[in-house]
Amino acid sequence: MDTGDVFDPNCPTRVVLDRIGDKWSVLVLLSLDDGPLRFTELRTRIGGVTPKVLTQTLRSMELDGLLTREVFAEVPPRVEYTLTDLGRSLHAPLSAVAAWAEQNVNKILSYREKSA
Amino acid sequence: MDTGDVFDPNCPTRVVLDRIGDKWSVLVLLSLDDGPLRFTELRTRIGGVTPKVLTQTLRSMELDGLLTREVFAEVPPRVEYTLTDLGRSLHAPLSAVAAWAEQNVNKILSYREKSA
DNA sequence: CGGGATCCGCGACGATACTG
DNA sequence: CAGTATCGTCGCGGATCCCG
Repeated sequence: MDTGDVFDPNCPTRVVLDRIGDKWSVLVLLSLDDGPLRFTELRTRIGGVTPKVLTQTLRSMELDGLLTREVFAEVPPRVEYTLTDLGRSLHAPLSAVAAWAEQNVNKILSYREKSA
Repeated sequence: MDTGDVFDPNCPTRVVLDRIGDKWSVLVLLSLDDGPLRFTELRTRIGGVTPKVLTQTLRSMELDGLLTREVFAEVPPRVEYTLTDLGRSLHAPLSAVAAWAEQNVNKILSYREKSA
């Protein structure tokens, strides 16, 4: 057995939850599933993210092997971000969560208001 | 259609991602899927969480209608936490992510070490 | 047993300005 | 276009102690 156990605090499985906990990683991954995107395209598609934070997110995802960064030596410069196989394999579980979110957010909000 | 859009920064769908981003919510939800648990049982099952943070997590999940808190007027006191239907419905997508995490964490870690 | 109260560090995140 | 640099804050989460 070479899998992790999310309930073991010493198990690095937690790092995955940390990634998902990352505010923007999920949105980046969902965005890139349709195909490679450039930096600004990502910025536009994902509302409310600053360049610095988007860069940080992309860099760490690159280090984790979830996506690749390809620079084209052109003028003006062009950089494309592409999901790896690993990144793509994460899309299915994440989109399930996203779908749940879109369907159930109203319930959650109504619960919150009830207790207000 | 009355669903949200995760890519809209003004859409409250983001609150769901924030919940999932919460370090402990996911683990609490996965733990409770087997049935109700008491406070200390949760603490034990989820390693590394302090009482304060666990309380905070449980309270906010209660406000969101994901679980219920039931106090038994006994000595010693007993408090049970139970998932609501809404909470249970979130289990399926989350366990998919957890399964992915357990299977792929090694790949991620090896990627990280390569770039070290 | 199941918390509440308090203090606090630290890192994520943001705003703004600038550059190859 | 695709970032980097700098600065600031903000609140999550941890540590510790205490209580009904």
